[in-house]
Amino acid sequence: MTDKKQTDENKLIAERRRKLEALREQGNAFPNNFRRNALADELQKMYGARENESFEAEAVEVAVAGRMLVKRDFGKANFIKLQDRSGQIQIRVERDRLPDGVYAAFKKWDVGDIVGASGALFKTNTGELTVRADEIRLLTKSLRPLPEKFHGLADQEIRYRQRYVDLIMNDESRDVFRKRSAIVQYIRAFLDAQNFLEVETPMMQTTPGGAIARPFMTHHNALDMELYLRIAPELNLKRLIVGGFDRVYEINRSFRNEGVSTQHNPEFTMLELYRAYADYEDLIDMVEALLRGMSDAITGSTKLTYQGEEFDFAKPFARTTVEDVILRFNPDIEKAKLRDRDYLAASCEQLGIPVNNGFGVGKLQIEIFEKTVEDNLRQPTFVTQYPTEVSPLSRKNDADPFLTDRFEFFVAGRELANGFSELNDAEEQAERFRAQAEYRAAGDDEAMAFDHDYIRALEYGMPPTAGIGVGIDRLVMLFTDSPSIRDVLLFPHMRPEVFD
RNA sequence: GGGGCGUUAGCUCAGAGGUAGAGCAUUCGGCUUUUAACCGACUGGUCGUAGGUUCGAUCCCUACACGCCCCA
Repeated sequence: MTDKKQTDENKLIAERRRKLEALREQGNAFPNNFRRNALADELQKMYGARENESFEAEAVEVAVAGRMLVKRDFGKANFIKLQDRSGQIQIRVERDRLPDGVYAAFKKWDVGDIVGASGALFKTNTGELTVRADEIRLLTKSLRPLPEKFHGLADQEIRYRQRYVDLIMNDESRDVFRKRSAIVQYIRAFLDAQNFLEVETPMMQTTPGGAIARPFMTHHNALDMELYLRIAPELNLKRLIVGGFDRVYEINRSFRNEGVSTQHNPEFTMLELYRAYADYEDLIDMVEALLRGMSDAITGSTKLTYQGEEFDFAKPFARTTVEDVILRFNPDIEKAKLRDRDYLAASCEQLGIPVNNGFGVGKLQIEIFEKTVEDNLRQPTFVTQYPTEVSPLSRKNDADPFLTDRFEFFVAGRELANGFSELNDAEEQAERFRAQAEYRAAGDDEAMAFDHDYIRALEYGMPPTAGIGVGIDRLVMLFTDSPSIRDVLLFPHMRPEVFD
């Protein structure tokens, strides 16, 4: 414990501490024996349409509890509002209905305090469903004042750092995280219905693999060894396919030691799933069905608006290939020279893309694709046939080994999913790892490490399989119209706050 | 890593080279059907941090911290 004084102590907090001190002197200041029997929103749904006569004919007694967010004092009576997880309910507090002393104590309570109240429902003159309190209790004293009632909490930094205050004050914020939960539940139900097995695989790995990214490193003290936080669960999930669980998925965190932006958080959530005896086209169909159903289930519509732009999930999603879509958005590039390294390198120079000597045709294509195409993929679009050079875990296309049976899925210019038919030829996979090791030796510290155990697993035989990764955070951004990934993470990564 | 913008009362925000303002909240008083309740009175600040320029800086300059946005 620190004996340093917190910097943000102020008169308002001091006043509330005095009130808490008085409560302590009167007995237990933190009681936990009040029980509610109703939620605000349930009451609104069940009784909101009733007239006062019906309450007079048959009294409805309820007990509610929540945070007091509104207090309107009329002298000998008050209107207050309590907010629980479902919504808000108004309470009328009248001096003359309460036991001696209760009302006088209540007058000292503050907005932000946690309160329990019980009594009968009625409708006010303005038609608002209200509980007329026969009992009211302070359950938890709040020491810190809440933001101003009308403008609420607007400061982005406080909204992210003190998410608890954001959640108290902002309905929209609570809504985002309810939708996030609904999206994940929808995915689980969708996959469970197809007999996928949900699994958990290690986040701490000795060899990070399954993606092209820089890992976080950590240290195990007892074993005195370096460990990496996973950049993807991919290789372990495919080990499970080898083991015979031929439909598996995992929804959990991966970690990438890269920049932070509106699209990137160092830890983020992915769905990865693997399905044996299926190819990438089966998964394209699956993603399309999943998203169409999800859109309908989450928003009630197959059309959704993101940052002012409308996206139609009812229409069949567009499908194109990397090479076709490069030509579409780069009319100057000659189709016949799409696999001419010198030509592509010159195109990159023109586009201001730095070219490394180690880049092959495939890498150059992808650089051009990322620079000139991605932003333009607005409506839901599958892009297929990624170069083998940039797809070290993907199965080569039977007709054209320059390409793999791989796709990425884009909406609003953002990659939401990446999937492919899996490379299950152990010897070819070893070859691909060796190529990656050469890139690594040449200075590419994102290149994949050679994973000997993964090769051994493939040598036992992995059935023909397809797999996909879906970025859950970006999906939630899309469905909640959130401009920043931080808006869909309860506790986004921030630089540490300084307390002195 | 580079650029732009921001940081003033608990919150939302004004403000100007000459010692700091509003609304809400708090405190006190009034009010038994309000909806940002209302009426009256009073409080409340190291103007992000550290330097510099100046008779004087919260305002101008520099650096740093934190945040937001854009670019790599």
